[in-house]
Amino acid sequence: MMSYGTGAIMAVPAHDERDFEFAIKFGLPIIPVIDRLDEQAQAFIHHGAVKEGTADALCKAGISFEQKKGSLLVTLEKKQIDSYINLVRSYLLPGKWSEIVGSRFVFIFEDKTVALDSVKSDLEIVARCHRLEPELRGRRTAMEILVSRELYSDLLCHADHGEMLHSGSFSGTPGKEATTKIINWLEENGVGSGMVNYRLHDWLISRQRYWGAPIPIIYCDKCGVVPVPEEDLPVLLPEVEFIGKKGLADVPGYAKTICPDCGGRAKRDTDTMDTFVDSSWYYLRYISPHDQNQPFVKEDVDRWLPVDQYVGGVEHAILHLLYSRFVTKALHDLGYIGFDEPFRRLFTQGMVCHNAYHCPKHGWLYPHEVKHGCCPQCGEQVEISNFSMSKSKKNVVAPTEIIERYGADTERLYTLFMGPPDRDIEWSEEGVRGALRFLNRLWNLVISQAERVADVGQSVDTTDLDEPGRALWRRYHHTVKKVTEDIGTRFSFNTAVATIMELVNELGRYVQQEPCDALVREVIEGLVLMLSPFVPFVCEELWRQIGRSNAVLENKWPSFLPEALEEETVEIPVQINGRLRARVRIPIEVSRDASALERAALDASAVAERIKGKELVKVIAVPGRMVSIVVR
RNA sequence: GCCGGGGUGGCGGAAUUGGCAGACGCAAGGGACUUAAAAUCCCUUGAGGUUAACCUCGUGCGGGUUCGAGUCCCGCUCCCGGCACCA
Repeated sequence: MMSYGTGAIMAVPAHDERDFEFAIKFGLPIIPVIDRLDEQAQAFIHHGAVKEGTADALCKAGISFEQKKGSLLVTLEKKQIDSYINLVRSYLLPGKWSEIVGSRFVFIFEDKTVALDSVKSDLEIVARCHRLEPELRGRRTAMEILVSRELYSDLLCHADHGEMLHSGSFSGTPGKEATTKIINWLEENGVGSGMVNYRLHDWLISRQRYWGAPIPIIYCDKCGVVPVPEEDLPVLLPEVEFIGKKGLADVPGYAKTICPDCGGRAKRDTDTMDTFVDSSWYYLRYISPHDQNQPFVKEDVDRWLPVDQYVGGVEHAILHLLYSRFVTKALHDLGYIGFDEPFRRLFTQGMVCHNAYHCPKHGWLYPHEVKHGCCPQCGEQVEISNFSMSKSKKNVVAPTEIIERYGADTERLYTLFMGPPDRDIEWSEEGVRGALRFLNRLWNLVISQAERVADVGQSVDTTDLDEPGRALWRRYHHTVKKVTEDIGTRFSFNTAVATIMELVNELGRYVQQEPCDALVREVIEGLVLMLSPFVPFVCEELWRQIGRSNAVLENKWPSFLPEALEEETVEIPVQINGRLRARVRIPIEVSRDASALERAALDASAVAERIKGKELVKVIAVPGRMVSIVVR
């Protein structure tokens, strides 16, 4: 707080969690000044505070409430609040009070209702409550009195941007207009002014290293700082022998030049630009890479950009994206491009990690260099730790070894199957053989069916299918749906592969019975198409083996039939007192209807036995999902 | 310190909106086939319980909300990453 802004302190205790806690701790009055967006209010009626018949009266008034141990928890729409207040006042017992919280904060006393709308009313509320309930004397504000009611905890403080409340002439201003309206008022009254506060540091783009674009600036003793004229751009890096970590200042003769203004002796800037500068706009250049006259062509970048999907590692997640957005927004404001965000969607992929070995004296070691946990040069114990693979840490596992032993498709499949792509993974070779086994199984299965499938022309007629056939048919369409979603919207390649594996397993069992040729053909074709992005070589070959002459790539992605996703019957779990006690298999239409589902569950013998002789307190039937029964 | 991500079997991981925890795979054990091995196929595999159908416990720890919590809320703990000169 002390280092932020101008020294004036802003505190919004009713609409900021931290400010709320602060105000409660120090007994400062809390007055709501912004409405909730849901416009909901709640009231808790203690059972000792009202006359009999309150609940019936609420029912009659169409106000919804729950019974809680004899007390009532009332949920109010905004328009019900006034009639509710009248109702409660007429039922209030002498010497008692009640209240409403949420969209409005109102304290209801026998003779008067007091809204919590000012510090003055806060004092009045507190005084009245202290008089009626002496044990509340320690509580200093109305909000502090309310805090003790747990049921209200979510409603006392909120950060929504609804209408302004209790704010003089601003009351009723919609949240969206509030900021500008208040700034205008401050400016009109000469007591303040609007300011945009960028929470960005300056970005120092110069680097004292060789790799980077040289900064096109010349320093002349007479003319000062002079930009390199446009026709001399770009300033290219000097071609030199490897110079390691040195910069352009270490390249003899590079800096020496003449001033473009006066023709006298001058020096070039020997810094290069941070490579972040390049990566902040490369996507613009990619659109027009051959244009020699300008960095990019506006109509082309406006047609192709922004980038639909950006995939990058976490190391790019903050800085690179920040700079890219900054550059894009600047170019947009200057009118060079028609969009102001560079990337539409971001996917942050995880990194592959592996053990790295470090000798305190000799630095990073390759795993094969380490002898019995010690450095081969000095014999010191090496430190083993886990890092993302990097050449400098010598912990990279080249895929070539695996590709040689198992093939490139096995390597691909395994890498995709290892885990979700947005998480870091620890490289291990343990599961590679599983991927190979799967591909072998797939291969053998498809080849064994190739003949059967080759000449089938007609498509699947579901009325011909036996029960296992229908099951496979349903699973096939379910698989197409799931794989399509997993790949297309979730980037969940590992679960897509798992689902395909399940289909292969079921197909393997199915062909051992009396298979329907058309179905086997449909499933195999779909399998090959769905797997082709994961294991392109294997699929291309299998595609030919089943008698298709064109390339897999030239074929459409398989589609699913919605009617195939519907099962005739469905198994519904039944919980009794929160524990899973039974499963009932019922027709899908029954499971769709809450009351039919409830009846089916209660009638099931396993359920009936368990609830026999007990009082049925509550039954919750979630259509299509499950039934939960509470008994006493 | 600040910001972000995470903690689920022996392991990698699944559970998409609060609704059957552990899909799929690895490893392990048992069996079939084989002269033998490899390969392949089948079975078992969260922990415990007088081990069959059943019951209890179980998603880092402690509380809470709920008929129901891996999933939501509050508090804690541990791990990983970023924090501006590697890109």
